[in-house]
Amino acid sequence: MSVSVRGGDSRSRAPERARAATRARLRAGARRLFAERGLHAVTSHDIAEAAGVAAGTFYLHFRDKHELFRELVFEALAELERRIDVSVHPLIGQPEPAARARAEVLLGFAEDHGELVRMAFGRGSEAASVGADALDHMVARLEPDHGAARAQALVGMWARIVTWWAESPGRAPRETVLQTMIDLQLSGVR
Amino acid sequence: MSVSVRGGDSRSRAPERARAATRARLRAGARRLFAERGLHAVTSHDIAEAAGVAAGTFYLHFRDKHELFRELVFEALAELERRIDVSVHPLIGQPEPAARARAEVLLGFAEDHGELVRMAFGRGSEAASVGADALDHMVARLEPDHGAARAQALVGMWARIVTWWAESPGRAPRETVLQTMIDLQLSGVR
Amino acid sequence: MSVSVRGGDSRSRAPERARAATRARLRAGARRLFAERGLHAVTSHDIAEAAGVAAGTFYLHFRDKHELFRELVFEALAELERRIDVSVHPLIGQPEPAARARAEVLLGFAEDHGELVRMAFGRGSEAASVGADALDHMVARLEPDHGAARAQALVGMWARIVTWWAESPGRAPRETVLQTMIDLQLSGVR
Amino acid sequence: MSVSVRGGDSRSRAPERARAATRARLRAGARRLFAERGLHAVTSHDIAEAAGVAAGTFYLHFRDKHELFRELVFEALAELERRIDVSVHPLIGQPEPAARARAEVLLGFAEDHGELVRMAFGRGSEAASVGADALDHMVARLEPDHGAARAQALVGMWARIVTWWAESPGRAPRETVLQTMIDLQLSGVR
DNA sequence: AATGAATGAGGGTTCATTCAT
DNA sequence: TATGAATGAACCCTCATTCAT
Repeated sequence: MSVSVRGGDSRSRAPERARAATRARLRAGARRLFAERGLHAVTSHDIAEAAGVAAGTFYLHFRDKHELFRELVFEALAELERRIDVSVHPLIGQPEPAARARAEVLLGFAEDHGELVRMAFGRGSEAASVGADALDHMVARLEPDHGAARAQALVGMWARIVTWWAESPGRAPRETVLQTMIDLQLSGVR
Repeated sequence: MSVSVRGGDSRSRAPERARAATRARLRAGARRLFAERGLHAVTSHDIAEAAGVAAGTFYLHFRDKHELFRELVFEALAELERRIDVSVHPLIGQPEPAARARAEVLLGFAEDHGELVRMAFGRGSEAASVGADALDHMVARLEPDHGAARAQALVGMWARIVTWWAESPGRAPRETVLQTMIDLQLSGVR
Repeated sequence: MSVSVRGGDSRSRAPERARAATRARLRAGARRLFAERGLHAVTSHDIAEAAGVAAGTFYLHFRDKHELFRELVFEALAELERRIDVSVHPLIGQPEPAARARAEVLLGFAEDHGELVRMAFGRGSEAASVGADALDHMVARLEPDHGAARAQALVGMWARIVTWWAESPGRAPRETVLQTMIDLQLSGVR
Repeated sequence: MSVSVRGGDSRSRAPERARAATRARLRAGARRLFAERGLHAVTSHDIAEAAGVAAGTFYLHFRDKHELFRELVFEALAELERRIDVSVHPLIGQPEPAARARAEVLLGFAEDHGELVRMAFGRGSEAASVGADALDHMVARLEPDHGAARAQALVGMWARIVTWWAESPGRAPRETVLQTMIDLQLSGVR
C-alpha cells in the first residue's frame, strides 16, 4: 500500500523531463551557433558548451553533429510545409491568390525563422548536402504540377530570395519582394 | 629530352615554364577532386598527389586550399560573364532574344563546365561561402536593371537550374529547360 | 504480485533476496558477454543492459568490471580445484589412474564451462593478467610435487589444450586428446 | 650535365634514411613500452613520446597501435622459426637430439628476446588475439607430425615455459628446464 | 623549384564512474 | 535498492602547414 509522497509516477518523470530539457538546450545552442558560423565551423564541444553541459553529454542525445543539423533543418522544412498546406492548398484553382499566399508564407517563414533559414541555406552553410536534401524535397512536391525544370527553377528562386530576406529584411520594400515572387511564380502560366 | 640550349632567354624561361606546368597540374587535379568530393573532403595532400607532386609543393603555388578553390570558381564566373557580354549584351532592347541568349549561355556553360558548376554549387559543395560570393557578384550586375528582389530571384533560379542541369543533363528536354528559363526571366516585364 | 506479509523476518529478507537476484543477473550477463567479446570489448553499460538493470546499478554490486571478471574466473578455478580434489587426490600413489582422472576432469570442465574457459583464456581475452593469476595459482599447487619447470610446462599445456577443446570440442577424438594429456603428464616420471 | 656536388642520388636517400631512423625509434620505444605495460595500457602518444617525435608522426609510419604490435610479434616469430629451421630440421630422424636442439632454441630465444616474449605472451599482454595468432601459426607447423591435440599441448607448454623463463631466468637451473622440455616433447613417442 | 618527413593543434568519440532523485 | 542523466578525462586520428635538404 506504499503511497509515494510525491504524486503518481513522478519518480520516473523527473529524469525524463531533465533529459528533455538538456536536449532542448543543446538544440537551441546548436541552432544559434550553426546560424552564426555554419555547420563546419561549429564543434560538438561548442554546442555542449553553449548548452552548459559537458562535452560527452552531446553524444547522449545525438549521434553526431550532422544528425542534429539534419534534424533541425527538416523540422523547419516540415513546419514550412505545414504552413503551405494551411494557406496555399485551399486556394487551388485560383492561381493569383495562391501565388500570393505562397509568397506570403515563404517570406513570413523567413521572418519568423531567420536563424534556421540562414543555418540551412545561408552563406558559409557548408551544409549544402542537407540543405539540398531539403530543397530536393520541395522540388519533389512541385514536380507533378510544374514539371522538373520549372520546379527546380521555382525552388532555386525561393531559396535564394528567402535566404536573402532572412539575412537582411528591409533591404527592399516587402511588397516589392512579394510581387516579384508572385510574378515569377505565375510567369508562363498565365 | 630537355637539353639546355643556353641560347636567348631560355635560361630564365625554362624554370618559369616548369613552374607554370606544375601549377596547371595542381589546378586540374583540384578541379576534378573538388567536383567529385567537395571542398571539405579533399585535402591538400590529395591535390598534390593527383598532380603528381610532393605535398609541400602545393604551398609553393597556393596559399591554401580555399584560395585555389576561390580562384577556380571566380575564373569560371569570369568566363561565364565573358560569354554573356558577347552573346547577350548586343541584344539589349530586344527582351525575348536577350532572354533566350542568356538562357542559352547559362545552359551551354553548364554543359561545357559541369565539373566547375558542380564544384561551386553542387550538393555537398560545402563551399557555399565561395559559391555565394560568386552569386552575389552576379546579383550585383543585375541589380541596376532588375532591382534587388528580382535580381536575387533570377540568380537563385539560374544557379539551381544550371546545377541541376550540370548534374544530369537530359533529365528533361533541353528546349523545355530553355523555355522555362526564358519565361521566368521575362515574367513581370512583359 | 509481491504482497508484503510483514511476518517473521520477511521484512529484511525480501530486499536481500532482490539484491541477490540482481547480482546474479549481472554475473550471468557478464559471463556471456565476456565469453563472446572479451573483457576489453565489453562495457559496464553492456553488462547492466544484458542484466536488465540501469547503468548505475552495476556499481552497487561490483567495484568495477575487472573485479567482476576476476571473481568469475577465480570461482571457475575454485570449482576446477574442487573437482580435482574429489577425483584425483584419492588416486595418489597410482600415477596412471591419477593422470587419467586429471585429464578427465580438465576436459570435462572445458565441456561444462566452455564459456568460462573461453572467457579467461581464449583468444582475444585480453585478460591475460587475470587468466595468468589463475594459472599461477595452479602452478603453485603443482610445484611441490613436480618442480617449477615441470609445473609451468604442465599448466601451459593444460591451459592451451583445454581452451582449444572449449572452443571447438570434436576437432579431434576425445580419447586421443585424453591420451595425449596423459602421456605428457606421465612423461619423465615413469 | 649537372653533376651534383654530393654523390649520386644522395638527395633522395637522405630523407629516406631519416624516415627509417624515425620508424626504428618508434619500434624500439613501442617494444619497450609494450613489454612493460602491455598493449592496452600503451597509447600511440606514449610511443611517439618514447621515440622523441610528435604524436602525429606515429601515424606516418603505422596505421595504428595494433599494426605495430602485430608487426613486432610476427617478426619475432619469424626469427624463432628461422632458428628452428637452422638447428632442429637437420636433426630429423634423431628424436632426442632434435628435442634437445628445439628446447635449446626456445630457451635461447627467450634469453635473447625476453622483451618480445613478455610483450607477446606475458601477463597483462592483453594481446591474446595477436599472441594467439602467433601460437596458432606454430601449431599449424606441428600438426602434420604430431596431430592436433599433441600440437596444441606442446605449443601451450612451450609458450608458458618460455614466457616464465623470459620473466625470470634463473628461477630454476637451466639444465632442469631443458630436460623438462625434452622429456615432455619425447613423451608418448618413445 | 621541389621534396617529403615532421609537426601539433584540435576535432570526434567513448566510457568508467558519480550522484541527485 | 535502483535509476539513468550527466560528467570529463583521455584516446584515436587527421591534416594544414612548415622547413631542412
